[in-house]
Amino acid sequence: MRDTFLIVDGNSLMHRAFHALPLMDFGGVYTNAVHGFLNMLLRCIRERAPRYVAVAFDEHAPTFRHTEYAEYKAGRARTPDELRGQFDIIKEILLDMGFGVLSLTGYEADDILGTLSMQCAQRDLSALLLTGDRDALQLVSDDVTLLLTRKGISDIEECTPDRVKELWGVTPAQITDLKGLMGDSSDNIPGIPGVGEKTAVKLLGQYETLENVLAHGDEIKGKLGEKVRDNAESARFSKWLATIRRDAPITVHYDQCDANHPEKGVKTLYKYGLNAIAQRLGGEKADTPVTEGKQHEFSDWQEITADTAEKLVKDQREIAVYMSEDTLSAAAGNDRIKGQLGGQVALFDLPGMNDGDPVAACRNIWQKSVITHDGKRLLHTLSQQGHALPGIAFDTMLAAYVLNPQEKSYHLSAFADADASGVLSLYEKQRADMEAAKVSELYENIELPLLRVLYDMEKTGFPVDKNVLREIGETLTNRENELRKEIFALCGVGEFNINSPKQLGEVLFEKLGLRTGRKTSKGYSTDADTLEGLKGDHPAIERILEYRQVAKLNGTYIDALIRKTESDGRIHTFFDQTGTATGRISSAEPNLQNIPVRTQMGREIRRAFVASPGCVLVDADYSQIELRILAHFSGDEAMVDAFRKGQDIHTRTAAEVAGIPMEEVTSQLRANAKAVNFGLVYGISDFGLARNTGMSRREAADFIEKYFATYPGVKNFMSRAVAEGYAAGEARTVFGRVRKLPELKASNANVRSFGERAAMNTPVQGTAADIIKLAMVRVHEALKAGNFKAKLILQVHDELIIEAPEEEAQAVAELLRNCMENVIQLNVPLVAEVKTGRSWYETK
DNA sequence: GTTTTCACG
DNA sequence: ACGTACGTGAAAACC
Repeated sequence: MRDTFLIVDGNSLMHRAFHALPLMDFGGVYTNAVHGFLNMLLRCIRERAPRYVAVAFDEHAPTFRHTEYAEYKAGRARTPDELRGQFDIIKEILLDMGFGVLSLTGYEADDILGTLSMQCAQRDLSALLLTGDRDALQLVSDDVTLLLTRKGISDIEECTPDRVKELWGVTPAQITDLKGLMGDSSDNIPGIPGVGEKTAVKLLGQYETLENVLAHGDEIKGKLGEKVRDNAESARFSKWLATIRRDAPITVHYDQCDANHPEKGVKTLYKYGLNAIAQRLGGEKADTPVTEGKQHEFSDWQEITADTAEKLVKDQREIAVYMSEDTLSAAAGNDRIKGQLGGQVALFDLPGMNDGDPVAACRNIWQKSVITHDGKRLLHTLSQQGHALPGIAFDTMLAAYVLNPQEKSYHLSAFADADASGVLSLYEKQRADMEAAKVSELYENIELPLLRVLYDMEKTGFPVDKNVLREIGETLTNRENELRKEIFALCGVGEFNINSPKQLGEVLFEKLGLRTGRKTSKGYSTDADTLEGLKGDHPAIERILEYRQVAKLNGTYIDALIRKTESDGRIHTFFDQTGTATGRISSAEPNLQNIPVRTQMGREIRRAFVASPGCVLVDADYSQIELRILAHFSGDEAMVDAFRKGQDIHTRTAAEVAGIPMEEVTSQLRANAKAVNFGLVYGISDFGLARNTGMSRREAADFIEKYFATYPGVKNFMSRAVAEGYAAGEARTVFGRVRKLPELKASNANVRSFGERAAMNTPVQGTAADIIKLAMVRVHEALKAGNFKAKLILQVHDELIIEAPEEEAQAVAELLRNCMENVIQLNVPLVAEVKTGRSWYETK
């Protein structure tokens, strides 16, 4: 294994640490950035085990301000006073720790990173760059890996050449060409006006380099070609600006860049009040044996082999495991687990993921039950490394969510020390807390079992036909271009960016003088509602609406879905089990819960969601589940009666409110009733109803009043929900899921109203979420018990999709309906409608 | 990073 | 008097 040289952009990380952490001082000297930076750096060293480490800092020449280059950089904010003094402190500490500290007059830190990463290759070292500056992506190569901090400095993303390609669609070497073409507003790099990321990537795909693009400028057709030819100089200059220098005249003294004795800086750390860091380093130096007891320092941990692991775990029933939550971990030479015996439980800290086999020693341990934080992620990692999967006995992340679904973060560090003993102590506390909060059953019966269901669904994925997506994409792109031309022609004010609300607003309301609608904080709203109202006033409006729709579909779905289709031909979404305040799960990267369906054009996209050969999709959705829950909660006679008789609830509502027979209900009347029914679930207001139906506010208020007269039970439920919200400070679902409602204590009436609507909505939406979650657990069990090959692949709030071999389809459809309808007995029946088809489009 | 818009239930 | 439907995630523009 080659040695690693960790090269750090000190300026970038100090700035980020400074902004990420609250101001903190020691005897009047600010140290927050120093603190954050050191934690970050030391963690990185611990986890990546480099042999050498150096930190680079900017050093500007006084005359530098007058250069062309400096004028561009001048747009950047200057260093705040509270931060400036911290640079000397950090340099002193780093030097005392034995790390390299590098700077060179006239060069920026990233130039030093660029230069050193080149030198590494010549000395057969692998370079690891740590920075928050995305510009450094251009330095990535097979020998140079980039660790990019995100969200301040708490998260790290590892960037390899493949990853860069994935992110930008170009190779690392082409990043500067890309910037030359598209520019970079954050760095004041102009690029070529009108050339964005997509165009730039396309051009580079064709011509490789910026120089080559410019050389073939006359081959490029239309407006684009014109722009390229007119702005060639700007492009060359932009590329030069974006290029990190690799020729800084700097020599590294490797013996002064020793990564392995940071404890030499302990004295200096105490001097600046950085006691926690000092203690941790002091401990690491000591050679203490494994001890039993409650307090365990990280230093007590031992690397373990299969032998010692077995001894540790021998009589243990349970094992606490913590796997670090960022991607920097399985570094060269550091891909080993650490373990200790803590009272009754064996503890294991696992590094992250990637290649190698960090858990090889755990071969036998996985027969045990595991207590961990974010078990779904652990299962994915183990699976990627070819291990059999353990049972997850307890997940502190899910427990934290059940205790409070509105935490800002569910990282372990938000609740406990980020190691296995932290997991263990959190687990002890949460068991009691969940009992006290009466959410243990919800946790035991729904959330924890669901973890494994969601893991399997993510792992399985949804098959996708990329060709269908490409075809639709082509159609959409053509239509988009057609519409763009028409819009420019109809508006007659030249070209502008239709996607920019600002520019569109200027054209419509200033140049064309159309009536303005709602205001936003910046200007006048141009949303679909507003434009809808202007339809008759100008022929461009209809086109703009269609353009928006087409551009949305093309931009949000087509490209993203093609990109997210993995090599198995399937899309593997991530289900966030701790993401919502009501108990729903959410889906991301990509979001498969908002695939278009409401318009024909959008719905076409579902043709690309297909079952694999020999299989079909079995799709079931709950009919009116939220209104049924409302009927259950309220016990309202008329509503309960409607559902028991299987009537169309919106038609019945319309009939009752208007006092006419159901046969005489017009489609407009039904639509209004439907809007009211929806509104009820959201915590109704006349304003909101009017907005959604086109009724006047007065009419809406009348409708609501009549509604409540017809359904007094519903009205009663609403007031009861609000009253209970005030009394208990929380809202609960049928299954006991709880959401705190601090908004009800607010002095601001708007905030309070929001709290009241949440008090009405949460029990309904939350109960629906509980019900389908429990149904998922049952379906998963039933499929397994029946030895079916069929698998659950998607949940969309009230809808479940299974991919089943054709011969299983009928049985699975029946099983699915049964599980969904019989999850719980409410005082109205639950109804699930099942459909089968080759594609998602066909199941509707 | 925040705002605006819009896709879904 | 005041601003509004509930719950999400993603892309693009803008600052």
